[in-house]
Amino acid sequence: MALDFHEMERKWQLYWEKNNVHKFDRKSKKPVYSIDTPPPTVSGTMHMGHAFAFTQQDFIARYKKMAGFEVFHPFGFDNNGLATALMVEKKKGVKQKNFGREEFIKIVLEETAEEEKKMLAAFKGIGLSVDWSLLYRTIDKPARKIAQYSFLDLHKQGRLYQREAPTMWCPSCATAIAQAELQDREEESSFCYIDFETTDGGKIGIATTRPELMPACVAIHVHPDDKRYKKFVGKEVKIPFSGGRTVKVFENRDVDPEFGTGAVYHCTFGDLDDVEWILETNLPVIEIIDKDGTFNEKAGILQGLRTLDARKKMIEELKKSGHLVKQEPIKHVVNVHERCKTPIEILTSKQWFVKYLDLREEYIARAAELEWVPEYMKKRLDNWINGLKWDWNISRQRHYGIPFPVWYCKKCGEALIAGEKELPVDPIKDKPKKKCKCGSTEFEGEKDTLDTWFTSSLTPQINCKWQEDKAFFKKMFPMDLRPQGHDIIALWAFNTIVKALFHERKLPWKTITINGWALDQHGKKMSKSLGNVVRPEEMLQKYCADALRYWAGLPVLGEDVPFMEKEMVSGKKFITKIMNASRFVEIVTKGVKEGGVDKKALEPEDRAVLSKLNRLVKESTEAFDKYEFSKALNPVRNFFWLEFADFYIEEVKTRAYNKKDKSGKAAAAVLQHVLWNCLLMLAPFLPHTTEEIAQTSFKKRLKGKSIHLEQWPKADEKFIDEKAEKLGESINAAIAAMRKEKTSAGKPMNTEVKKAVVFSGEELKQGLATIQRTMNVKEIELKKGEELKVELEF
RNA sequence: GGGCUCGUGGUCUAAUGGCAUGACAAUGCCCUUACAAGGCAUAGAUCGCCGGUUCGAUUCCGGCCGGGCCCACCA
Repeated sequence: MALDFHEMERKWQLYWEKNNVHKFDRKSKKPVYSIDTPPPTVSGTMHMGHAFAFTQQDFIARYKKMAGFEVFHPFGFDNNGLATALMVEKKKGVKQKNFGREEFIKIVLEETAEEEKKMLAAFKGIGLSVDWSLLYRTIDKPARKIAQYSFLDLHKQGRLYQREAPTMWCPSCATAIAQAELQDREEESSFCYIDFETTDGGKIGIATTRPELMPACVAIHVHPDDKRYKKFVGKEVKIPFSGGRTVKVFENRDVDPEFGTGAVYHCTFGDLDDVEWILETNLPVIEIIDKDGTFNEKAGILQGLRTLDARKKMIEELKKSGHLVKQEPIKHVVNVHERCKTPIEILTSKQWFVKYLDLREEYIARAAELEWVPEYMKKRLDNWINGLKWDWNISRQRHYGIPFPVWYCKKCGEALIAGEKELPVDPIKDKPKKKCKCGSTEFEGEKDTLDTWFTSSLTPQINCKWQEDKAFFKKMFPMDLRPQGHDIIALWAFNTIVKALFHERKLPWKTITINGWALDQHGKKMSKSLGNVVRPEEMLQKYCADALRYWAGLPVLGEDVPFMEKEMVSGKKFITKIMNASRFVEIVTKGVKEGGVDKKALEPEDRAVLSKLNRLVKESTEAFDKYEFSKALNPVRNFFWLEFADFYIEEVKTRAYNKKDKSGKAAAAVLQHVLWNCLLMLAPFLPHTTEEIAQTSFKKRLKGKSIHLEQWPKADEKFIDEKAEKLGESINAAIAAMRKEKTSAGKPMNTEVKKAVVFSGEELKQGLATIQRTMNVKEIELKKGEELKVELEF
């Protein structure tokens, strides 16, 4: 049947929205099931991973709805962050430093709105059961208010502090970043061996990949057990190109005597170790890099350059002066900023921090109370928490973002925090309502903005209208489910848990499901640089949304899955099969009164299929309750295709064509019953296809406006009958054997068989009539046989 | 380097202490009154490698190899 799947799917998407099928009813008496969905970053298009993860979360949402819950399934956009601003900078070819704050924000907001529209259409296109009226954005007023309120509350609890401290800094984005925003990148670099002279005429050699930090060198470290350097300990070493400074040689157990020369030159700040060493040794800090990434006046001959040029220049100068002994190529890992891939620097600046390292053990203990699906993902969080070294730096030196609700007194410098009633506040535009402690009324607003994770860690609070609607919050918090990817356990899951514990002393949800990634067909990560990105829109265009959803329903939750186009083909074929089988059922049952199955009129094939169906319902329900949706989809698919379509339908065709007698009516009733229940169980996976069939063939059965408002089927134990299934198996086996015979004889399946002899066990006697009908056999005989065998006479 | 995870016909996958599912691809036959976007059939796997427990291991245990993700990294 030629059917335009795209048109069909669009039709139902619009229908659901128009008829409020997925609308959350706050007043409903049903128990609530709420989902804290991941707000995708507005910085590009919907990618395969999105389609994969959101579809998986949608299976759960749709199932819960059918299982009797009032489902709260919102959708949000994360558009307050650096990623969004960088996307706009790139798209428009601009940089924030060339604009005033307000102007820049305006540009970003305009562009974001445009991108959002595209993304929204894409997400709607995969048929999510989202209540779109709940759409939120992390830059909108409610989110701003909640983020700032969170700041106030943390401040009240003494969880915030401001400190001038060495911080990981992105010289390209010109902002501080957090530990979680780091990424590794392996780089080819040059390992420089440099000889220093001691003040008493000796020579000590060091090796470094960062010679440009020479002017910031504050010490030399050697291992205390290293005999080669024992004599240098405590001596003064002359540092070239640093205005004749000398530094001391220290003993330090962190030094690896095997690496390089075994002597390390220590600069402020080359890497994270340097920061620790500075704190231990109480050495001076010499900062030679400015916030915009250029070397300053303390860098002497390197002033005005940026890191890479400075490195080149320093190497040249060291060569000329004879300090450079040799250079060798080296591969090493550098920390880069995940957003722009620029190697980070460590600079001292004034930043706001959330104090949270002290409660690491509590986080681990509380997080263990959550239901983790799959369970093993919890370890990733533990791992992360145990490795935490820094408090959470929440200051970003960016124009675009949620502002800190903070002013500083121009006279005494004291920070003044906004009052609850003033929120949301923009301290640049708005004036504080209070005086400073010192009596001054002159203030300057905080120019920094909050880290985007400071806000996105509050999605449960945003969804539950924290501080906005107290009754609603009480009803909804904590939420039931957080579905998210394993890549952001350390970021999103962790920060959300921390925030909920700080603010509410409660976990933010009951369950957390972790979905895997969509990889390319060879199991590699999809990335632009590898050129292996498959766009979901393309696949939707080529196949259809339900086919894509079918693919997302196959794997086990949490596993990474290679994207295979053939799964799309397979899904589409399945959909076609369902449509065709449904059409058959509709045709043969036309005019038959809908109703219960008459148990007395059942034939062996009916009893077998009903038994299997009811077992399947049980199995599928149990799987869904454990979030094992693939174990709900696969068995239904196999039952539908391999049992129902391949055998049952064929077995009852002749009965069903004759609707007048009891047996024919029973067949029609069973056909309808089995198909309808399969549709219900497939509805979470293939919402469009099942809706189409429900609306065309089962209109009378629909209690509400959509199949998605129907009750999930309940298994009826009365029908589960092992004996009936066994007989059914034997019947099917005999039919399969006859098909094989017909095939090898080159005959069509409907060819009349004059006589058939079946060698099998006694019990098959009750199934002979079914076999006869199905295979068009005139005369049939059962002979005793150990192994099943058939002989046909045409 | 540490943690977690995966490793089953050509490809992807299911289950399981005792005959290893199914899909896709391949091959052959069939226009059969739901379906050629289909049906039927055929062939194809020493279940990554090595060792242990066991009457018996693909399954449990240990080691190794390989893929993936996260974390830490040597200046």
